[in-house]
This record gives sequence, structure tokens and C-alpha cells, in this order.
Amino acid sequence: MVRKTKEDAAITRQRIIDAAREMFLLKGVSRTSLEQIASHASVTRGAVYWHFQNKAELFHAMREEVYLPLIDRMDDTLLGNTDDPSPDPLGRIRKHLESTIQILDDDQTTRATYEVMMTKCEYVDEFADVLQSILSNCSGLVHKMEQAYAKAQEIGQVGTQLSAAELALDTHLFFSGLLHMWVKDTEGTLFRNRALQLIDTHIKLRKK
Amino acid sequence: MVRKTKEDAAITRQRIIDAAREMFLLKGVSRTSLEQIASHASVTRGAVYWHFQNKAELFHAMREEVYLPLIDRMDDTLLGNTDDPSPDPLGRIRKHLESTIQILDDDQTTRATYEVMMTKCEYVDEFADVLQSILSNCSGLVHKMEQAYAKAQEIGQVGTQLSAAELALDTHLFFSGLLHMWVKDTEGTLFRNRALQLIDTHIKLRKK
DNA sequence: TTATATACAAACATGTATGTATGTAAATGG
DNA sequence: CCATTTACATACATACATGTTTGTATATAA
Repeated sequence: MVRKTKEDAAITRQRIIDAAREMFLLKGVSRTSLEQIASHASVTRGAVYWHFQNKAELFHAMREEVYLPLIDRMDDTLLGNTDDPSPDPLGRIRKHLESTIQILDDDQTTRATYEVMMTKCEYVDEFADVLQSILSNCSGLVHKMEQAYAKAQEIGQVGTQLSAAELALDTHLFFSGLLHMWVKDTEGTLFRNRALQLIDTHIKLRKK
Repeated sequence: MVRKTKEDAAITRQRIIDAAREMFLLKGVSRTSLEQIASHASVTRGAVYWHFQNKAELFHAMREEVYLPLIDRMDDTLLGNTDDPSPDPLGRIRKHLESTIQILDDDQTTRATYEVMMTKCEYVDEFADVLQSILSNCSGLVHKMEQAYAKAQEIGQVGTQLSAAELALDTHLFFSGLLHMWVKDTEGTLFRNRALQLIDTHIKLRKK
């Protein structure tokens, strides 16, 4: 076998991640062996062990590939450019929810990663801390949504006495549920095809 | 070893289910071997294979132990006794959500089973159909909630133009999200301790 | 009372995943 | 141009998990 250049190695690494995601989706994280991942990526386990310590590290790499960009987008969509001449915080919240669904619709990689994380992974031992990471991520998201709701209240966009914090939590729980159902509803009839409409309903409920 | 009576055998079967639940919670479904379950139940794998064909069937038994009663309760709490002199459908919806949380709070068995199903199981191969079962369960629940919301609208309990179907879906997604977060939030600070308050907020949003 | 089915325990055979150690050819730095 | 990494492939050792088979003492039915 020929030794690869650094760029070649990076490609190999990426292909291993892609192969892992596809095999995880097919057989679940536990039942996917590193041998299966390797052969699906047209390498041997040697390559996998060269790039990643073990399956858990490979899983984390797969996860971060979609989670890091997600967090960046959150800041932009939800709060970015705060000194807007005609701000529409409620519209921003809606846009954030809609664009997240849009990404799931458009990007197979993100969709598969979500499906793996929600229904094809067991959060025990080395994977247990992922749940904590998800939770702290949530509390960050809720906090940002609360700020957006607070602004919406300032400019009189919302028609309810409830606090911004309460509204943000309710929206977050709604959207968590939607994501879970969206992912599970692979046929699409119940939630996937109606996601945008469901978001519309949810926003309407708090509009003035 | 002595041959047991039928009652003894039933006890053994139940102890195997209990042991399975506890081990699943600890190590995840995949990483729990039937040997671990057996020894934790103080029997051998022979007993496990006598009562169940394999791990999947044991998992189903564990699941049905909490799901079948749950569905029964749903009918009672949400719709039961429809010819009430002073009906309070919105209150029934609230009660249903609250009592579900109450059960999770009180009953360790139900709590553990939910946690296993949500974060310690991979829905692939023999377990894949469980997701379908969950989905059809959801659509049944949504349907019943829609009926309750329709009655709430009839008697003018809700203060929004949205349809009963839309309200039911939004509530269902909210509650799905709440259950997921409740289960994951083992510390309790974010959702578990505030669940009842979150339900209150959600109901208030649609009250007249 | 006896034959049979029950409720397991114990032993066996097989397959498979993991981690590590070693080999190696080519890229890269000096 | 040479020494040293790099980027893997190959081989090895170990450890389990699973399913099945066999053995057995005793409830239970006839």
C-alpha cells in the first residue's frame, strides 16, 4: 500500500466518518463494528484506529460535524445584528425553527446524524456525557430564545401575559418534540410533511 | 435444582424482567448480556431462554408492562364519562399531562422504562418496529386530545381561532418534548422540577 | 401411581468484536 | 539524499455473547 499525502489522509478520515454515519443509521451504533465501517469506507480497521482512538471518538467526530455549525447558525438566526432598524424577534424565532427543519429536509448528512443520535444510540458509559452536552446546549438555546421573546414583548409583538422565559421554554419543548417526531416519522404523513404548518400554528398562538 | 410451581415460575419471569430493566438502565440494551440479566435475577441463562425467546422479546415484555396501563389511563383521563354534567375538557387535558408526570415522579419502574426506551436503546432490526408502534400510539393520543379540544371549543373554553387539530398537535409536541427533556434532565434543575409549572404555562396559553 | 411435561441449570459450539503489535512503503523535513 | 515519520494494512491474542443441546428433579395431569 502506498503512503498518502496529508490531503489524502484527510479525505480518508472524512470517508470513515461518512461510512460510520451510514452504518450507524443502518445497524445502530452498538451493532456496527469498526470492521464494517472500515470495509464500507474501503479501508481496513488499521485506518480507523489510526484516525480515531475507538468507536466513541468516531461518534463524537460525526456528531460535531453537524452540531458545531448548528450552534453558529443559532446565534445568527436568533439574535444576530441586534441593532436592526425594524426588528422582528418573533419572526426570527419562527425563521430559526423553520430553517432548522429546512436543513433536515435538504441535507441528508444532518438528517442521518439526527436520526442516529435520537434513535440509534445508547447513552451509557462513554456516550453518557453526550446527554449532558445536549442538555447544556438546550439551556443555551432556551436562553437565547428568551432574549428574543423579551424583545418581542418590548415592541408588543406577543399577545399574552406570560413571561419571556415561560414562552421560550414552551417553544423549546414544542420544537424538541417536533424534532423527535420529525425524525421518527420517516413516512412523513404525521409530522414531517406538516412541520412548517405546525411551526406556523405554534407562533400564531402567541402572536398579538 | 427443584422444579417450581406455576406461581413460582411467574415470579421468576417477573424477576427476570425487573433485572433486565435495571441492567438496561445501567448498561444499555445492547451492552447488557442475557448472562448479566440472569445473574442479576439470580438465575441462569437457561431460565431466561425458557421464558423469552431472546433479548428483543424480553425488551417487549418490559415495555408492555408500562405501556398497556398507560393507554388505558389515557382513555379514562382524557375522554372517560363523556356525559358529564359540568364537563371541563381543557382541565382534563391538563390533568392527563400532569398525572403522566406524576407517575414518572412516583413510580421508579415506569421512570426507568422510559429512560431505557428514550436514551438506552437502538431502534434497529428487531427493535425497529417499536418506533412504528410509538408513532401509531401518538396518532391515537393526538386524536383523543383533538376530541377533547373540540369539546373545549364547543363550550368556549379556549380563546384562539386555531382548530382543535392544530391545538392537539401543538400540545402533543410540547408534551413529547417535555417527556424527553424530563427523562434526560436527571439532575432536575432544568425541566424535571418545573414540569408542572411548564404544563400550567402551556394550558394558560390557550385558555380564554 | 405413573407418565409426561415443566422449569430451569449446565455444558457446548460458534461467531464475532476489540485492542494491540508489527510490518511497510511512500511522503516529508532537514 | 537520507532519516524519520506518516498512513495505513496485516496478523495476533483475547474476550464475550449467543443459540442450542442435554440433563434433571419435580409438579401435574390422567
